[in-house]
Parts: sequence; structure tokens; C-alpha cells
Amino acid sequence: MALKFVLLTLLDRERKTGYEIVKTFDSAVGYFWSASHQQVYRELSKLTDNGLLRFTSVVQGDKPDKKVYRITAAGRRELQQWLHEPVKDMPSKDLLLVKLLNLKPDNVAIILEELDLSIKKAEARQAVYRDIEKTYYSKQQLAALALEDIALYLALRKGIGSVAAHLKWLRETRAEIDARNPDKR
Amino acid sequence: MALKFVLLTLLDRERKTGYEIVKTFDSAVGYFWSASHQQVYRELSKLTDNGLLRFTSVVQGDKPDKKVYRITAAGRRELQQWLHEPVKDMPSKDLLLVKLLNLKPDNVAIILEELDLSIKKAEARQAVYRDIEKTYYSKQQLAALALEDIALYLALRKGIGSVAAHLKWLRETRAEIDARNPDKR
DNA sequence: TCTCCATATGCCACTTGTTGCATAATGTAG
DNA sequence: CTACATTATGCAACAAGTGGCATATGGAGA
Repeated sequence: MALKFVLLTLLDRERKTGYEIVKTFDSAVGYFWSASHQQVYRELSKLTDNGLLRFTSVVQGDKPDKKVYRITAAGRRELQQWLHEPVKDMPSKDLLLVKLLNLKPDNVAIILEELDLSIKKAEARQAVYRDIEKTYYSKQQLAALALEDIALYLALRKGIGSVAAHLKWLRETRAEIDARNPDKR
Repeated sequence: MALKFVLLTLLDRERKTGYEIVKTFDSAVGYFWSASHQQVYRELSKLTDNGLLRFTSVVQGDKPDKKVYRITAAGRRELQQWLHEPVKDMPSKDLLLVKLLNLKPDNVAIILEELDLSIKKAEARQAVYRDIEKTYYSKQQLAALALEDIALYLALRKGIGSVAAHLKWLRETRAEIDARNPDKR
């Protein structure tokens, strides 16, 4: 159900091909949604069958033909209706915490390793986010952003807040486990 | 792939019935993993077929028979192996951000409503978490926790950090949108 | 030259996850 | 007395997501 509205949202902003949408998931939009090309193509043809999208084939000669999709009036209606019902929050799934459930003296070493790896990954992600913020969202650039264009900035801000919180927790967790570690070297 | 290791982890700690596992997902473990009873029962019989679990039926007379599952040596081996490979981080999906992608003057009102609802929900969750921390994890109780029992506490800490970050972002976001809202009342 | 990458779409098989329904007994609230 | 909740498991149909493979061409790098 969810991907449907992601596609309607993207195509309500501008017409795109399936391939372009997949690309979007690899970059900017990927920070808060992603889907494989299979999912995207399948869903696009389903939505077309249901009259929420339509497309025009563009012959390119050298490259394979492409289908440029756009949203229909019916699609816009469904999208608008969706906006009116509150999103249901998805159940959180966290495999790191599942690993922590395996904590016992035998496993301390391997789990500390995993935590250190997670910390490194989170730090890297934090650096990327900060970099993006610096280069694309200076104070002047921000002030110039129209309402229609702030979503990606807000997504970035959310990412920044999340990694920070995550990092803080990872470090606390490391300390907490270390404190209870029977064989410290 | 993931549910498999959740079940192995839980059954490595102590033998349980499918029903009890489902209950666990409704309460404590539910903060970082959940699955429907269907998923659980299906996966349990699959893991049994593969020799990673086995069960003994317990006739109860009044209530339906129950199957008490326990992990096998093979199951323990697979669990141990899984602990050694780093978890792959799942792609984040956030429908609220998809909604924000729909920001334009026409939609500001409805989206602000949604944000306010999210804020209320997050505040409620924060209150619940704080309550749990106060009643179950006082300083003395914490000091007495063994290594094997800190995972749930760490999950709670993670939850607390996450809601706080989320709330902060929601409020910032509200302000940011308000600042660009053309028709303020 | 050979291989890989990018463009652009798609089939097929499989695994996961969801929803509705079924059974079958006992307890409990209205 | 009836309806619903609890315990305990399961089938069947469907929706969503993953992974492998296929096609067809042009360009870049080894």
C-alpha cells in the first residue's frame, strides 16, 4: 500500500520514467524510501491498470524505448485522500537489539566488535549528512527554499537528528556492557 | 531471514511455546521486533523441519495441546554463526516524510494537523518509556542487572533517545513549515 | 578486444508478511 | 444467557519484497 503513494507523490510533482524513479531511490529520496526496480515497474503498471497513472512511450532509437508516466485526475484524488488519513506507524525492527539479547559472557567480545563497527558506520553517515547540509543548505540557500522544496531538507535534518541519537546510544551501550564485562583485558 | 534468528535467540534463552513468543512480541520484545502469530507458527515449523528446533507436545486436557519448543545443537551453531556476521542495516522507510514531499500551499493545513498528531503520539510514547524506566530501572535495580538481562534496558534507552530526537525534529519541522506558511491565521 | 557500466524494461520463482477464517474449551462481564 | 476474551494452533489466499536472469545498444576503461 505504501509504495503506491510514494509513486503517486513523486509523479504528482513531475512526470518521470520508472528508471528515473529508481534512480531517485538511490539518491535523495532514498533517505526515507527505497524500492527495487522490480517493485517500481510492477507497481507502475498496476497503477496504470487501475487508472491512477498513464504513460506515453518515447522511442529513443539508440536506447530502449522509455515510458514517461504521469498522474491522472483519479490518481490525484486518491493521493489527496491519503493525505487526509493519518499515517500508521510501522513496527520498529532492530536486529542490533536482537543481537544484544544474546549477551552473555561468551558473546561479549563479538558483540563489542559489532558495536564498534556500528559506531564507525554511524560516524561515517553523520559526516556525509553534515557535508550535504553544509554544501546545499547554507543560511542563504535555506531562506530561498520554497515550501515545495523543503521536504528533502527536513529529511536531512531528521537523518542528522537520528544518527546523533543513535551514536549517543551506541556509546552509552558500549560503556554499559564494558562495565559489566567480567574479563577485561 | 531475520525472524529466524529472533526465534533462535529467544529459544536459546529459554524454551517457549509459539503462543508465548507471540505474547513476548506484544510486550517487551515488541519494542524492537514483532511478528504476527501466523508468521511465528509458520517459521517455528519450518525451523523444526530444518532441524534447528524441536518440540514436545504437552497435553493440557482443558485447553488445546501446546508445543514447547527448544533449540537444538544445530540451531545453536547457526545462531552463533549469525552473531559473527555484522547485521546489514535495513533501508529506512518513513511515510511521514513522504507526506512532507506533498507540501504545497494547498496542503499546509492538513500536513500541520498530521504533525500535531505525531507530536502527541510521540509525547505519549515518551511518557510511557520514562515511566517504565522509573519503575523498573532505578539505580539499585540497574546495578544488580546481570549481563544477560541488560538487553531490554538497552532497548528502552534506545527508545528514549529515539523519541526525544524524533520529537525535537517534529517541533523544528513544524516551525520551519509555519515560517513559510503563506496564510497564517 | 573484452568486459563492464549505463540506459530501460520486464519475466519468473521464491520468501515474507497480512488478513480472514476455523477449532475448541473455559472464564468473565454485561 | 449471551457475547466476548483467553489459551493454542493452524489453513488458505493474497500482497509485498527479493534475487536471478534476459534483452538490446552504446560508451569507457583495461
